Amino acid sequence: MILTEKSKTTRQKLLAVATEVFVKKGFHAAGIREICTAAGANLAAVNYHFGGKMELYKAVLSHAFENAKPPRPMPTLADDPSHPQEQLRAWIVWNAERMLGAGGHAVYELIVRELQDPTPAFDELLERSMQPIYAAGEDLVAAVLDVSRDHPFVQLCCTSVFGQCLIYRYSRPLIERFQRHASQQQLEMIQSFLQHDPALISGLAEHIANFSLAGITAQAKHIGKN
Amino acid sequence: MILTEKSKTTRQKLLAVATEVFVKKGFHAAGIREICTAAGANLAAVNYHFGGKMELYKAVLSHAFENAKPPRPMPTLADDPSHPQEQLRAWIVWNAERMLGAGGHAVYELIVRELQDPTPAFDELLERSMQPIYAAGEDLVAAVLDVSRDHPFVQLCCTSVFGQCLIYRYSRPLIERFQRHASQQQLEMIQSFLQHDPALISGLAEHIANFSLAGITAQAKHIGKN
DNA sequence: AATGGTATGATACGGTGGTTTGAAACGGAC
DNA sequence: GTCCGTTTCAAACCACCGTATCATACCATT
Repeated sequence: MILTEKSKTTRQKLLAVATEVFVKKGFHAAGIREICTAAGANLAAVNYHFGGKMELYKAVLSHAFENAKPPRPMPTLADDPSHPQEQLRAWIVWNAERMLGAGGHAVYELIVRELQDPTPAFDELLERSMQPIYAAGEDLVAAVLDVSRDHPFVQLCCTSVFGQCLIYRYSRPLIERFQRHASQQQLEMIQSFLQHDPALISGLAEHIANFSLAGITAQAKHIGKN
Repeated sequence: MILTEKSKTTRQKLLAVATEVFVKKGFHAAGIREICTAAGANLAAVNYHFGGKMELYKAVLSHAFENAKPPRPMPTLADDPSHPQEQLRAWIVWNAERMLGAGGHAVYELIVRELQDPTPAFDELLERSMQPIYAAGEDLVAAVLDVSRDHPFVQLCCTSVFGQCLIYRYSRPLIERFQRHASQQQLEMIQSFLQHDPALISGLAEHIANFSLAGITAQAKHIGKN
């Protein structure tokens, strides 16, 4: 299929709108009629340009993944093997900012959707976008605790880190509602977070890093043998 | 509507099956036909006994909430105001075991579903089932950090605790897949967790408590003024 | 201007899912 | 046994969704 200028813009519009809708409602609940009308395109456009709803979805996933390329490279243990703790902190901050940050990081919204209702595209998405990050985290935690990557504590700690990040992506309605009875200061905090305030994102990332580093280093006491 | 014995059992069967299906597939993806056939009831049974799909769902939520009554009471600050740290640990363990535990705690599965696609029943469910627990956690964290409940750190820490718990409820596919490249030992761990091994649940709760207590107490260093 | 691949448009098809209907079966009260 | 409210049943209705169809409009090339 050769793409002229005009077809490109409809395709792109479709892709952009579909990303929004899929993020907001999930794969099943999103309707191609809704997507097409919002994109100012005809109902048949999806089938014409992509071949079907699932193909459109996969295109959205790929596109979102491409746009999620990080502005700065991920810190790894290899960057500075002699200071694992500093590297771990850098990795946590990098990861948290990436997951909580605005703009182009629709991958995480989509992943979070997939977590509940996996589509056939789930495995590849996870493998490409999160597995490498997770593996780097494992290395760093293992280095800090001075145990092998297979040690149960490594998994537990990494999951704890990801859990703290994901809840902000996953449970915004919850956080929002719990803050109802909270102070004005907190409400403003949440509001600006919902608008992707970069400073607040950094603050959250810092908190998660502080919290997690303390949690992880504390595990050392509980490692008897091994 | 007067309920005879027979109607009660069909109603209950419907309720039980519907709980399973709603937990497994979510509100929208669950089908009345599926529920009815699984319950050995006629297609019209749902509308007759409950008045519609949404009403059935609300009944499921209420029923699940009733069944989620904890075996032991929630630890609070009021139980032992002079040892907030021990009480906080007890609360974290209690909360984690409750959220991760098996049997009758379908509320959390349903809440986790609602987090992504809130139905009109969401607010009441959250208010009744989680808000009191969250508030108790805030009190304890505030006491340990010796700040007011309105301090931002309190919110952040509580969210960190809940995040660590919730990820095991909503990201099982993720955890499962990350362990694919893991050791046999870890795989067995995950397997038994997926089967609600009580010992493993306790272990997880212990980890979250250790991790979080260290994370929370470490916040004290970062509290300058206030 | 004519042409042929490309894109868009209106409409219809098959399937599914929730709801409705009206008749039949049940079960206690008299 | 008769009656009446309650419950079950099969079938149909209706709206929606993803897809397919086919005609029309576009547009560069000739």
